[in-house]
Amino acid sequence: MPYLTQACPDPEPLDCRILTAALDLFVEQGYHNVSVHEIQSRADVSIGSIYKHFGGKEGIADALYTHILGELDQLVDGIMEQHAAAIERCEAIVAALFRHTETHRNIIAYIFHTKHADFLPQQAHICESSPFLKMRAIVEQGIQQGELRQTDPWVATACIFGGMARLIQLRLDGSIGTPLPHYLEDVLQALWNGMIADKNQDILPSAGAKISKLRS
Amino acid sequence: MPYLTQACPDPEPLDCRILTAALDLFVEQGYHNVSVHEIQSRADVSIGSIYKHFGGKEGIADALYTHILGELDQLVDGIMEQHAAAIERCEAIVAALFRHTETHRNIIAYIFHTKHADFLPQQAHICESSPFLKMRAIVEQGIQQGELRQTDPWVATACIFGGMARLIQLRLDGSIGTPLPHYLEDVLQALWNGMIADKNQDILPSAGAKISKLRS
DNA sequence: GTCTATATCCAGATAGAC
DNA sequence: GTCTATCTGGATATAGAC
Repeated sequence: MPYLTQACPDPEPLDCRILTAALDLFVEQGYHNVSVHEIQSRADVSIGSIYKHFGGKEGIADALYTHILGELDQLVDGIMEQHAAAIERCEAIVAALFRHTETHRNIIAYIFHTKHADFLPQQAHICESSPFLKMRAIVEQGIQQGELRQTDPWVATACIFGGMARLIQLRLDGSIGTPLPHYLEDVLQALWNGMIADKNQDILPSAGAKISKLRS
Repeated sequence: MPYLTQACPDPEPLDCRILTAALDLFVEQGYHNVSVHEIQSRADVSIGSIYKHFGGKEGIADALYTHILGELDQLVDGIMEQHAAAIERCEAIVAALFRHTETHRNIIAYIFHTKHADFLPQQAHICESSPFLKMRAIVEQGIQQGELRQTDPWVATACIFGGMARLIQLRLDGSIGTPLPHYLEDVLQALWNGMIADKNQDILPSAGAKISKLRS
């Protein structure tokens, strides 16, 4: 099986070259704008090998999808072993994905920034995949144990990881020039304490009155 | 110009039929999996008319994109006229988009659930479009006036609208069966007050102690 | 197992009649 | 301005030599 996050052995095996070349091309140009010939020439292998190993373009996309979801699953498992509290687990997940966005850009882009249903119709939707189910389970448990606010689990999960996902998208698009880990503290504070300005912050009196009225 | 959110006049003009048919097909199957012939037969017009009016498939996608962004822009403008405070404006936007997701499903899906860069490379990215710039401006102003927490505007905007966007995606995918407006209150509470359980809520003492430690 | 050359298909686009 | 029939390019996929 190919290694994407880890370094590939030397000499790099053929199927690993194919997968990394395809990953880069899919992310750069979009699945439908990439031909098998492009993958072939960038990976420096022949068409025959591609069809022999993966059965075609869709087979490559499928192998990539499965493999990356597996790695993400391992990541979440590792975090669940290291942390017990839901809050800590969520923080560790956000931190890890922010770091991954910088170090393994295309892997994150392929998972978070791609419409898989358009070319892998037989695959279950990503929200139903193992790592994402685990994230929701973490949140659900946090709610049950009183650690997180009593709320619909869908809403809670969307709110906790939605901001993160959005920032990752903006970073991948190039709209944000700063590496994401820089924003980690800000994001977590907004998550747990909300977006309304603290009373002890230096704010205009008029705005403060307005806000108090709104919160009541 | 075609009307997508409003009812089309009767008899429905030809270009309106083409656009609505294309919108439905693009959302259902993905842009690249739709042929001009499919659009043609669903809209019940000839190929010639399509090329005459829009110059091809990409022209249709482009017209849809521009038109829908324009409608979204009007929506945001209307909200900015009705509300002065940033918090109220954000709440109104979330509420409106939740409602639109139920009543104009495919329009929301085309804007929020589609990778436009894959087939409209010349278009600016959606985050740079007028309505989205206005949303960030609203947040930025709220921060400057002390209404919202002092934070990087990118982070603030992502956190405020990220949860909303995620829920819209889940609803469009069919993962969530309940109409989104039902979750509005929950989402807004998580947004402004954060996700940590209130102290006066009924929580386990052990969890409470753990959380206090985490917040310090 | 790997490569080259080739076949097949279908999408996007056009030309010209009405 | 609208339609029908046709063309062309390029993509996926295969067959067969090494």
